[in-house]
Amino acid sequence: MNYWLFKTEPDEFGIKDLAAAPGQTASWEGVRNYQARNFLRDQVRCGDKVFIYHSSCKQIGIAGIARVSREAYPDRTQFAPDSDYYDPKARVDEPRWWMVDVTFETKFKQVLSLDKIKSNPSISALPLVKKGHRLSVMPVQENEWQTLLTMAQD
DNA sequence: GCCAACGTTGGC
DNA sequence: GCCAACGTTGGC
Repeated sequence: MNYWLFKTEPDEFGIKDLAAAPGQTASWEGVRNYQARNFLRDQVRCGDKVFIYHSSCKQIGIAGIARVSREAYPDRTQFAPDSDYYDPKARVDEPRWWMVDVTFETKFKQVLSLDKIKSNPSISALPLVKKGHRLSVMPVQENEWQTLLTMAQD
């Protein structure tokens, strides 16, 4: 099993929205970065655990946990002209963008803030805390996961 | 809303 | 294939 961190803007779709979704499950659509896409398509597997990270908002940080409940399938929004994520170059027989389904597991009592995450030297390798990071889907090492989980539960 | 950092695009 | 211009991300 692998661990991941997915970024989202809670004004658009946050941990609360996931918890309130039908079956507490939602498709993780709209990833439009090739490196993130490759992770989603090639390495994210059913049962993997995912930190849900809130960006561009009041409380920046990890808000909770989800698990992957369906592996990569074509992101439907790339074919939808009225979607913000529409990609005119994508072809149905050769999808460019992929998504997975995630299912809610846990919402932390309080968001584990980016400040706290940055202040812990044992997770300095996480792409999230690197300068200019822009990856919206990134792997988390098992020891990093455990450390972050412990911090979130304090 | 600013702006630094980064990814993508497209002319050459 | 280089690289300048442009658009986007995301913390502040």
